Amino acid sequence: MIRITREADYGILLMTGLAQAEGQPRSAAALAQQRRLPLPMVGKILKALTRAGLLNSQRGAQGGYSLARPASEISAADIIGALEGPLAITECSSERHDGCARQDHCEVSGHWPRINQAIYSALQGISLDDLSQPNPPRPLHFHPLHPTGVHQLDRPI
Amino acid sequence: MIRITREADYGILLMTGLAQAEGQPRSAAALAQQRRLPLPMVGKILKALTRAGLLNSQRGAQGGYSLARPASEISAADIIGALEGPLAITECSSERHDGCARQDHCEVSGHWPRINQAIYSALQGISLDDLSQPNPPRPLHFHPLHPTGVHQLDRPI
DNA sequence: CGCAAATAGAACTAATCCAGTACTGATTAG
DNA sequence: CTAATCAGTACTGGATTAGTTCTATTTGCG
Repeated sequence: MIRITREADYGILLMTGLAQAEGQPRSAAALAQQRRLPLPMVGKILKALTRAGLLNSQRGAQGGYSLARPASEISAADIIGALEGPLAITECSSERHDGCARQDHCEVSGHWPRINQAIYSALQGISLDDLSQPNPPRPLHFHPLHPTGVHQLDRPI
Repeated sequence: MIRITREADYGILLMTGLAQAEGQPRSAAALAQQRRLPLPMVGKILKALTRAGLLNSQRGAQGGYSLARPASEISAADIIGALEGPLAITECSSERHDGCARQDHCEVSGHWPRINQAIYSALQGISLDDLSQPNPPRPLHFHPLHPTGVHQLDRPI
């Protein structure tokens, strides 16, 4: 499967929590409790989101976090990118390509960027607002409709 | 970043190699040498792709692997899915949801499938044929144009 | 027939990476 | 001034990945 870290997973949860709070700052502790997530982890993630400019933080008593801009202007790509670094799928496509020993033989140089681009666009098209709708029409267990007889494992990797 | 394993990375390399061979079977050793990849790894990956139905294999002397269907009918999603299991981003979205302890609080249930769907569609739209074109217009170092002052790390995660 | 070339499959290991924790410091409301 | 809250860094146990090794099986060819 394509994998993102749990940080990004939690990050989306926390962001939707903040989206529902509409402007009012909420403390890390409150969010952790609401989402039943481990507090230290939540703190860490919120800090990262703040550093990335997606959240405003207010220190001190009565402080907390709030969205830096409207939920409709924050995309899934923003959140995931903030927590996992720039969106890029392989080393080869994200690092300076100069060092790639296989450069001459792999001829790939061109297509990972294309795949990244496709995924990035897909994630950009999903706003935090969308994600905050409590119950979208849900195809709950999404199974790729492998059009070709690809063997379907029944567990994730 | 969104991450796929090196297996999938190599898998795409090998598939493009086979796409160029147009029907003629090629041995694991030949492909490994062409792409400068470790042979045992190549063997492992080709076996997996065969099991998934994307390749045909011919044992014995003069044997090798060949595409099971035309390159235009194999998508990036097929290849990645074959090597990494069904496309799914988080445990939560790929496992039986019954066991999810946070089910009641997270309200996420709906949106990972949506994100998965978006990514899956993106990958489905890219065929092996596309990937085999030697030099597509390449935005080589794809940098998300973080529209908002998102901090841009200069290394992948 | 029998050898050599090839794939099939499973088991194993070392290294890397992630999730989560702990601790110390800085800021601010009351 | 003190308690609440965010900021930042360092550390650890466990999981996952990358890659190897070994054995079995199949098949073309002399």
